[in-house]
Amino acid sequence: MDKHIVADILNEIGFYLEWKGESPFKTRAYENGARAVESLDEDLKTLVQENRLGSVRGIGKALEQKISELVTTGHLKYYEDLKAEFPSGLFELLKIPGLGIKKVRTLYDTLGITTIGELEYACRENRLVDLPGFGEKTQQNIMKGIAHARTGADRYLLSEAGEVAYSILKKGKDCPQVQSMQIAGSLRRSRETVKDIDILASSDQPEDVMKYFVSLPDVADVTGQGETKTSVRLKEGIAMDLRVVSPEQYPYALQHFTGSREHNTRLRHLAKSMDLKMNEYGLFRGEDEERISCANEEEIYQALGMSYIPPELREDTGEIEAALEGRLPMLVESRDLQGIFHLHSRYSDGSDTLAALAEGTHRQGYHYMGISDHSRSAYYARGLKEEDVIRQQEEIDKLNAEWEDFHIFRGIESDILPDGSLDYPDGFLNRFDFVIASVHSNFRMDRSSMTNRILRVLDNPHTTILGHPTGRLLLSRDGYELDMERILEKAAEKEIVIEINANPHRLDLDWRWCKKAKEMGIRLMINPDAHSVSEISNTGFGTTVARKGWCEKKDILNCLDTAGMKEFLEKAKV
DNA sequence: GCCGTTTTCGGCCCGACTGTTTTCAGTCG
Repeated sequence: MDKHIVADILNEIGFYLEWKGESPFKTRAYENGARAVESLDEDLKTLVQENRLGSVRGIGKALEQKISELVTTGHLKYYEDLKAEFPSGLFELLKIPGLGIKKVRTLYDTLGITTIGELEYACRENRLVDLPGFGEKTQQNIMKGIAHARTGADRYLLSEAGEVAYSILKKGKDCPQVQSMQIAGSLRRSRETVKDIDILASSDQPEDVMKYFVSLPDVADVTGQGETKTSVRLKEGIAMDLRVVSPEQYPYALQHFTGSREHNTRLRHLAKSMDLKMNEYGLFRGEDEERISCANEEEIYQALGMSYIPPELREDTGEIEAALEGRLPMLVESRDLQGIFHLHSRYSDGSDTLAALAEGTHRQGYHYMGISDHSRSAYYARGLKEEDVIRQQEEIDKLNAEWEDFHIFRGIESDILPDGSLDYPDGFLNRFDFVIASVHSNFRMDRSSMTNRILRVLDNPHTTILGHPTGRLLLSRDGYELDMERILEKAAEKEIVIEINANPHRLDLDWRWCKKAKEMGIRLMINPDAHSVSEISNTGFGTTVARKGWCEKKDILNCLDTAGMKEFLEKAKV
């Protein structure tokens, strides 16, 4: 049973307990437990098997027992008994924005509503307006919420949201009353998908700034407007919050609105233990709340006795402890990358020529690229037959002779066949400087078959890099079933490089696993999987994944210079 | 129900905004 389902069930239990009038702290414990499970960076099943669940913060004895039962048997009697006391559908109602437990309860007690369908019908019949705590506006907002829930678009790719956010930011900087402005929230932390856009501004005239914003042509609907905060839905469908604070509040607010919630909660606890109070307006000491003056985020973290934590790390996965002990990693940066692999040319399904890709890669400041078109079994992508490979390699050699300060490595993205073998005979595979092995077919194998399939390819001496290791497509397709721990162990043993595929739809390896891989001494590689010159810039998304995964320059293979890369590949071939 | 340099009891982060109220409960992040 996957952790998201477990987390959902814990949340649902919290909901029922609250309904039944249990202590709010008890219900919160279930919600905290759900969040803890959701943000696990280890396999839940493994944790259960090794009896280590209880060491996770937020999971105590009672939750450990319940989660274990759920994971090992697929059922939880406590949950099923509880659920049986309530009509089904009730919990789903919470997904409608504006509806919390109290309002759901009113809907049920007065109108007997238990499903979203019934709720919609009741709104149409205008039956919500007279309920206590409800009114005309509430009913309208619920209808809007139902309509938006129907579109199914509740999350957006980092790349999509980022593009929208930057365009808004650019326009916002034209507003004369704005002093500073920045993207905050999950977007600043480079989460792979985001729910909304948070923008923070400082100004002495907040009202003018907000007026300016709501009048932008990008705004479809204003969903909330107060003194310091305005919420809108943009034409693209995504929600955006704008917060405006005074210039001296700005650093604290930036820290606060960057989150994550879990990170901030821990910081506030820590602050409290130091007799400090922390909120979005400042850091205050003692009874009289004397403000501790901080000019930027660095100074806020310093005041809390720790080193500066970059936004990507603020997920409460150990960064606070590391910052307190001064052992945060020096995160890799885009400029550390010396070259990129995994580019597709017109030889297979790319849209640009080898020469154009080389030009484009060089123009973006890289010193080498590794071409890896699809292998022969990839019919859908015009995979290269042996004679195509030979032709392509002749062209690469010619280009390499022309370039002095740029090198093209000769590679292939070989399908991992269902039995775990590579897509060309051994003798032929020697022609390549490197081989990226990727799964492109038969996704639906069971967990153990898929794991064995990949383990086998990692044992193949021709395999250099494991490409997009889980095959996931964010927001549309889950990765295939896989025992990632075993894959990583094998990769560490065989010194196989693991790709961080930077295509914004993939971002695969996931940052949570990157951290693990790094700890196991595995080298990672940030590759754009570019099918055109314009997609080379996707590499930046991969760098943010590496940063979220605590990676330093030394962890990322393509931080090697050209000579270093040549040496590495030669050694890997032996 | 969880947690602990305030450890096995007694706490549990903090504030904005809406829409309904007539001083605030509910929801959200």
